[in-house]
Amino acid sequence: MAIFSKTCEYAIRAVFFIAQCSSNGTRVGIKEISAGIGSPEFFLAKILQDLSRKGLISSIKGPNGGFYLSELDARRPLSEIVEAVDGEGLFKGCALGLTQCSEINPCPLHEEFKDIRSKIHLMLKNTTINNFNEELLRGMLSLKR
Amino acid sequence: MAIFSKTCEYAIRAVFFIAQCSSNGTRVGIKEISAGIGSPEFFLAKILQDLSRKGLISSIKGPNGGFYLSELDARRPLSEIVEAVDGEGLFKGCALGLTQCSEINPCPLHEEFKDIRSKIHLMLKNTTINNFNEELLRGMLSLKR
DNA sequence: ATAATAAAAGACAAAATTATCTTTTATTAT
DNA sequence: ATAATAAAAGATAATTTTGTCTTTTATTAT
Repeated sequence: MAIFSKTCEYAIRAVFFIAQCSSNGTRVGIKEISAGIGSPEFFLAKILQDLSRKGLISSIKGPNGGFYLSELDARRPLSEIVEAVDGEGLFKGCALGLTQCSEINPCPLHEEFKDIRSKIHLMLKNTTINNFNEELLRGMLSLKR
Repeated sequence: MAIFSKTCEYAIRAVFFIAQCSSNGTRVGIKEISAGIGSPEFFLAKILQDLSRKGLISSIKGPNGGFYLSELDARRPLSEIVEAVDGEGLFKGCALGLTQCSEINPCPLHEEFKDIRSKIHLMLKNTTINNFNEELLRGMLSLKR
């Protein structure tokens, strides 16, 4: 199994792509985004609609419309995207799926995963959506295939 | 999303449970295992059949039969169970699902996930199936609910 | 006002995961 | 040998995830 759901993979790649386009104030359409990250167009549309409804990205309908990120949106930590799409299961909860797992009633892997989870969470909290803009624009990083 | 698939969660909890029972040479039936870890009986049966076919756990049919772990089985690292069930996606591959992601063609999160992945892998490689037997038998760790 | 554009929303479908039940096969005890 | 036991295997179904297509709504340019 992968770390993120397919939905979340597309979401992250898409917000990186939109951030890139937004850095010069341009809006970008769903066709260009899905082509740019190599995702199914209509599926990604659903995902972005959801992120838009949740206020994590912005969009405008009609000619010259499209998706974009406000200054604030672009500076949000990636963890908010992940949490909005995949929930907090990666950061919290029990690795073995036990609802009652806790400090006082731990599963065998409770201690060992505590560190790992917090590392993942911290990393995603410290990474903003616009973090890679320059490198993406320079073509040093890939979002496709 | 959770770290492991439901299938893998059940698999891990089950092998811990079997290890416990096997520590005194006893075999244990699917009914007792599924009751012991709180999993759907027939679904777990499928999972254990698969692990058995792959040679990771042992079983004997008929009266007094059941599942058990050989000395060798019990000392295997948890990573082998995880890999057998969920594949190596948690340890290798691209976090953003890019097939072409690599050192020379990295996705934005390539560097940041390298460390995390290896940490997860290392932890699961250093944790053996019988690692928690004593604590489980003493009731200090939970596998249920 | 009207036509064109692009996201939003709705409906539907394929595929994968999770779950359940039945039949078969191997083993043991009698 | 026979009956009882328990895993293996097979078949089917529910649910979730992933993916596709169509219709509606909002916005812009003419």
